[in-house]
Amino acid sequence: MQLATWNVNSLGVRLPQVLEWLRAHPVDVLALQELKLTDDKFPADAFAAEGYQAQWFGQKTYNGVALLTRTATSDVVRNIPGFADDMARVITATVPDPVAAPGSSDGIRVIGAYFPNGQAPGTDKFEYKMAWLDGLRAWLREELTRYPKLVLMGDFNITFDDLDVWDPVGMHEQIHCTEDERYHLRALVALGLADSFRLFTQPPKSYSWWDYRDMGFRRNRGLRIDHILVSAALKERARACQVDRTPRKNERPSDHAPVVLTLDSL
DNA sequence: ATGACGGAAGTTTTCCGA
Repeated sequence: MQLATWNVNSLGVRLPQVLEWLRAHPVDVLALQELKLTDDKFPADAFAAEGYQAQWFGQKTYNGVALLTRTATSDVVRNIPGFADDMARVITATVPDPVAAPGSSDGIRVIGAYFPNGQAPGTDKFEYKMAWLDGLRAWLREELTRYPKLVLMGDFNITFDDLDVWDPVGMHEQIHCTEDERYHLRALVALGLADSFRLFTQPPKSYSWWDYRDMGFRRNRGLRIDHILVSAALKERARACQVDRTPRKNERPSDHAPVVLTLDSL
């Protein structure tokens, strides 16, 4: 079983690349972020033609998230219960666990999230990011008791540590790299979630985002800010986690690359 | 270098992202 996350920076622009990628990588679940379109513009038919069902949560101009799945989902939730938010940032659904008994209600809870950017420490947007992270964690604490098999994936807009940063000195305490933000990632881990990427040996200087400017990708000046976190029950089933850099080489790429998790399905 | 690129809105420029 494979699950993936990809910030596409406008699904309207990137739809052909997403369809192409799905044909080459027929994952079971793909979480999309930054749709940048309203719900009425979501290309559900194009995904259905590729064999994917979809749940989506869009808005005009900014944000917007979706879950594409091979199987039907249940118990879909939009945004963070208990945290009032104008922005479409989170979509959650339960997918069947191929390992569980047929007809079992013991599914995998999948959360696709587009964390706030935060702009810079000291700004209102940074304060919003901190409040959003508080709200996310409070909800996740409960969600994990309901769903022991849980995946939290998306564009976190936070690096775990300096290994995730191409220029740790230059970016020290800059947005995505502050201790305040990293504290929140560690707090998610403390809830019982693991960074699946670091369960495995990875190529040095592995990133998931590169600035469009200044040939960021060609010079591998990037950040690892797209993550797939798994609960303990799924951690033991994790078999691989990789960044797929190839779509970043497309002619009009997203600035993010997909991250793919492979789970043992026995 | 409050820059560089790219997308959206919408109109020739601004906001935002990371």
